[in-house]
Amino acid sequence: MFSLYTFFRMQAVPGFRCRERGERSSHQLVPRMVRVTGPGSSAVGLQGPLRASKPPRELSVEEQHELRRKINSRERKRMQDLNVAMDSLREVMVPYSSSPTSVGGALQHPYLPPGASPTGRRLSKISTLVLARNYILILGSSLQEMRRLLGEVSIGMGVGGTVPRLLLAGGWPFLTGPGQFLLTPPEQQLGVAKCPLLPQNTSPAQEELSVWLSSISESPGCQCGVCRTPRVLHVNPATHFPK
DNA sequence: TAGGCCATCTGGTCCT
DNA sequence: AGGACCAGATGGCCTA
Repeated sequence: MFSLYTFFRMQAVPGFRCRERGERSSHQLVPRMVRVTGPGSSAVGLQGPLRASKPPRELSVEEQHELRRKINSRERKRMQDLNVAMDSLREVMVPYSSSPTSVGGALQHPYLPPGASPTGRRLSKISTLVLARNYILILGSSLQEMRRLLGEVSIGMGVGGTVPRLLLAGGWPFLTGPGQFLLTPPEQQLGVAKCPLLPQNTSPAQEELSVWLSSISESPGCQCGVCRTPRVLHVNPATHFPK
């Protein structure tokens, strides 16, 4: 049953999909009427030409349509840009999600959330984001493990030993596949980074190394191979999500 | 056919 | 005022 109130709660809704996805002709902007149901739709009221409450300025129907077109176009552009960014993220992530391992008899991709299997289909947005997060966490863990091993190696080599700076020269570890990483890209020869922050003519002991590592972690400006090593801090990474 | 994923429209809010 | 961002709503496409 329609009361006058529900009648004026009629609103224009989208959903004109009579053409290819993403393609709409201008006539599709003509709103159609549908009933607003329930309190969940409180965010929406009268839209389009029927909107009656507090118009900031009197607009003709044509002006309102034009304004709507502009706003819709901006929003479409925004979402398309977001999708472009998502695609570029997929390009990075997909290679690392394509080597499943057998977990309990079932194939599981190491960086994918359980249940998400890249079977040739495009990664969904949510899978891409979860995959990226896991990937980043794994990279962070790898980096911390590298630093720990580095400390042990420097101790093992003694005070007069050579500091394995080469191990530090690559910045991020290069992953050649899930669970495998190189310290530098294969085509790049290792070399001691020319870094003003790098200790010169010394063979630091572990404490010195630790101090040095922490100092380079906090030095913002230098772009040398060492200092490009990003700080990875994920002490009990917070898993709360706003909203 | 149900459910997942997605694109789009839309109004509200915040920021510049 | 206008733009960016967000969330709700809707309908289309695809797959199990």
